[in-house]
Amino acid sequence: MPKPRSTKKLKSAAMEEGRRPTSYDVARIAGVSQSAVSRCFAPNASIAPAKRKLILKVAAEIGYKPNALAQALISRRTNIVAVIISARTNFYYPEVLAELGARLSEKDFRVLLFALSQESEVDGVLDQIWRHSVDGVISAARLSPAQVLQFTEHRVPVVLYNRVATGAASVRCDSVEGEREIVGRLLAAGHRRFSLISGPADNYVAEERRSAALAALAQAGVAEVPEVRGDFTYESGRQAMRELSARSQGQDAIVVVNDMMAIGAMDAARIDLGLSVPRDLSIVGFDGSGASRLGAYDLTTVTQPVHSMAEAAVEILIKRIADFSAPPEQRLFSGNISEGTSARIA
Amino acid sequence: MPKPRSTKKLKSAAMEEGRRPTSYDVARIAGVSQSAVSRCFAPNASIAPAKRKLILKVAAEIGYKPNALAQALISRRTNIVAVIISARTNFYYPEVLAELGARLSEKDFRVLLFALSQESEVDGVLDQIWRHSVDGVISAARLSPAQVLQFTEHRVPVVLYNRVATGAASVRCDSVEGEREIVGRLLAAGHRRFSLISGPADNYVAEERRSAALAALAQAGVAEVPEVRGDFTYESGRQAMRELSARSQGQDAIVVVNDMMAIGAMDAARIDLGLSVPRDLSIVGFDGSGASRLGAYDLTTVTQPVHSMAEAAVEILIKRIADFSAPPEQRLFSGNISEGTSARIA
DNA sequence: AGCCTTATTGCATCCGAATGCAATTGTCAC
DNA sequence: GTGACAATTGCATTCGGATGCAATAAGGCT
Repeated sequence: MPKPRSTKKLKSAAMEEGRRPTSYDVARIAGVSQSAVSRCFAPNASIAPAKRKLILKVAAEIGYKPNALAQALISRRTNIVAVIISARTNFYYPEVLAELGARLSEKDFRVLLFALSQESEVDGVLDQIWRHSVDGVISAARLSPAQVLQFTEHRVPVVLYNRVATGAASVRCDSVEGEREIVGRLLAAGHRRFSLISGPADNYVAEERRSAALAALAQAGVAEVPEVRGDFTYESGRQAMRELSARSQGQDAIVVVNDMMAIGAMDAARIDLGLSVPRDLSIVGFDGSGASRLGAYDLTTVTQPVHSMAEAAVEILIKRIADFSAPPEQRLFSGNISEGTSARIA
Repeated sequence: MPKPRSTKKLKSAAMEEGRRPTSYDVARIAGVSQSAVSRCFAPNASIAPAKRKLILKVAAEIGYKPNALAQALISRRTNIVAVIISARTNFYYPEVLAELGARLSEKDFRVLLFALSQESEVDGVLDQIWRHSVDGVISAARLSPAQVLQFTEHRVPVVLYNRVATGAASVRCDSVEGEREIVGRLLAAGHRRFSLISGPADNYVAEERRSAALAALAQAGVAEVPEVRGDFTYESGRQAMRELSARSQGQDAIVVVNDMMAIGAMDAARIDLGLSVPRDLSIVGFDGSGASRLGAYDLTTVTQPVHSMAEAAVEILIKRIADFSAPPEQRLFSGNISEGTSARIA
């Protein structure tokens, strides 16, 4: 074995040119083959302990780090997961994103983020995702069955977050149960004159919550339910509340399909309409976002178990990355009612 | 030129195996060389229009998309920017992140996201960033001079967001000016008994705002300023306000170094202490985060021009990616005072 | 027709790490 | 000392696309 030559001089070989050192640089300096260097960084490779130590020492000295691109190209594993989030839809997405990111990096995966400002951007985003050969996709934005199928055909696992599609794994919070329960509690507390602030008609989650709430009310004999649609934003909730109040009097409970709009509705009730919440009017939301826990609102809402959901999403995804033949699980989580002070509930 | 053979049959060559089609697949089917295919996707390459059309047609048919990994490996350009965000520090980071992401994708760059939950994670994150050969870095987390230097040595441009470091470009909101101005307005409105809710001592932005506020007060002859440090969270602001009130009576203005804590302080004042804001007490924040605009708070604060700042950060970064010898600009933006109703200001 | 220019094209090589395979070295038992 | 076997090691190739260079084809002009 040729003696390792003086580090000092050779170090500059790569450095002078501003290039990052490669495994060849390490190999040359350590007097071994490139393969040996590569094997030092592989988990189960066969390499003599002494040589390994030497190589690692040289690598550390010249600051060698394996090039993830080259590794990915040959090994067909990027260790990157694409996360698609639709800002409009998922207004508490920062919390979801933070959880997903944390769980993924624990498992040694990186996040390639795609934040849609419009659903129409999804095509371009998927194109990019393809080009980057990600190992998996977590999407909190709507994907068409065809889009899901395309991933499946190419063995790229997809986990939907609060969405569904046949053939794709998903993690969701049970909107139906959540709405039924919170509406039930409002009914039990004696409310009878309900209004609904719902979301965009093309939004899956919003529609699910909407119909669950209406169904629960209908079952209790409450058929007339004035409704205004918002777009999940604070402003739209506030506006919706004003419209509702102009349209019909004497409401005593407002069911809102997400927290941001519920908070807007509370402000409309208190500030714009001079009502007292919850004395004159009970308002409930859905999500359990950070804003719902602010003291001035203290919203009564259905809190999604974001932590568990993100954990499950990542777990399912990773399981399928490791073994694509694992069945696409569809996991449903129950929301928890957070009893705030924005509603009188039983 | 050999006639292009029937598409149908050859298409399956790549497909059957579940592989994504490569430029070789396209080349074979179209009856041209791999180089020709590659040149179809390069902007200034020389290729006959007719051939180009044929190749693009075949590519579309079999769903060929260039492999970003291979492109990056050979061209030394990934079109990926690492975005480092420190969740603790930057509590309105979702807004910043959304802006950065939108601006970057407009320019055809992808975001590799690193959300730190602790500053100590920064080393591991930088390691990953190196391995992935990103084209540039935008960091809203603190980087040591050595870390910045390392990027500079390898010609990877870095833009700091609301941070500074010699040798690195940066985009910041002028805390000094902002605090001076908002404190000035409080003084002008007649406030004299100030308290301060500041941030972690090791946080650059927090300290800058803190000392700017104290300096402005000292200059006006207000020397005694009770102070409690928080950690940027709502809860810590609320707690800080309670402590301040227990410690000293008769305060009429609370200067808070960020919005989240200011909102917490408002809730403490109103809910926990039964004070009226702004009649009994003026409270001002800093950031102009979404929460500050909620009706129940309507915080008087210094709003950072997030949109312009993100735009500038991306612009500076891209300029330096294109030409690393461009000087690292340091751009300073003025905040705008948002006159809410949480403070009496002149 | 003959010569020169310019536009296309393909060949061969490169980027940087992983890995099957064969060669080499070392270890151990007999 | 020798054969058997295991542990190391290096060689050569692979992943998929970009690109310099030489070869070829096409077009223009006298």
